Amino acid sequence: MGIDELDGRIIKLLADEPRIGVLEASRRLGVARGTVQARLDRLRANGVIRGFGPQVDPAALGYPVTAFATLEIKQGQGTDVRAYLVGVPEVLELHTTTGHGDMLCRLVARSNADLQRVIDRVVGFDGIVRASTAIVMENPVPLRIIPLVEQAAAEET
Amino acid sequence: MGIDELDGRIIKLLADEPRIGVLEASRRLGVARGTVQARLDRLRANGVIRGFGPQVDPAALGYPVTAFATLEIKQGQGTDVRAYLVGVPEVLELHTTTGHGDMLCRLVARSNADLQRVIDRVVGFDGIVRASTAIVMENPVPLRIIPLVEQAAAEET
DNA sequence: CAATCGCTGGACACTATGTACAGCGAAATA
DNA sequence: TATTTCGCTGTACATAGTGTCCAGCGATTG
Repeated sequence: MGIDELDGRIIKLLADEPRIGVLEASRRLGVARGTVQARLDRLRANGVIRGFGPQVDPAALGYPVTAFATLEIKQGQGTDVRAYLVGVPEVLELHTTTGHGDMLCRLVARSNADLQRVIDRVVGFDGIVRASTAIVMENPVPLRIIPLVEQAAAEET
Repeated sequence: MGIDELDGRIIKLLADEPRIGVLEASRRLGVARGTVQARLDRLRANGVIRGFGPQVDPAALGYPVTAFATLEIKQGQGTDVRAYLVGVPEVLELHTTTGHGDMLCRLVARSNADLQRVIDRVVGFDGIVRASTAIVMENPVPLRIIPLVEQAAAEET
């Protein structure tokens, strides 16, 4: 378990320049191609690397507004709420958290006005007692993982 | 602006099976290779597809605990707080939200005990007045984009 | 000391990529 | 209606990368 320094460099390199292949990566890192290939296979097998899917920007799709909604759920309605929210495309993410039947979900919308529609659709569901929404104004740190990868790689001495 | 139905199918296919190349994708979709290539170039140029970087699972790196912290910031300290939190690897994401100098950040930690250390490190900074943390217990909907892509593609006449 | 493991460097057949170009049909424009 | 533009098709070719295998070697482990 865990990753070493070379694993970290591989991940960082692929994060910076995803288009380069295994061969080019091995050249940049100064190791044999087989090594990079084996490391990548192992990282994928260990679940460290989930995949290389396209990273899609909701804003470019026409959904520039992001919000986080905290939902309070009626006792015993958790399963229903989950199943309902899975069916709402604007719900990008849903977590259950500590607290009194609370959930936290990430929403996107076409505009602030459209956000009202989305929230109504979310909150309109029966099992949801109350919702409080925080609209995102700025995103100083977009979702990132590299600093954590570097820390994990450094600790692996 | 926006994406059409073929764009949507390309994105979905690449999300499902990122390892296939342009040629194989064109075969699966029943279009010419040049078409897929041109579409992908355009999607990247439009910013719809940000890239194809590796998706790393923090849990597999040894950080299985996720939490969301709402931070209340001292007036005028926003910039300092941002700069500080950028330097904390366990801060995966940071947003400023509507409300009284509020920020929302996503944290990970090695354990619940370790989360205390992370929170202390975050909250220990001077510009932060108060913090309330919600620990994630379940993640019924992991970060996803495909349903939104499909909706955007379908709405495109 | 022997065995194991990961890395190296080379080899092979196969496949994909980048790029170009002519043809064609649909949609926009004159 | 005639013309231009645009995106898709199908093809071609040189270059490069991939998947896979293998022998050798040094370091770590038993």
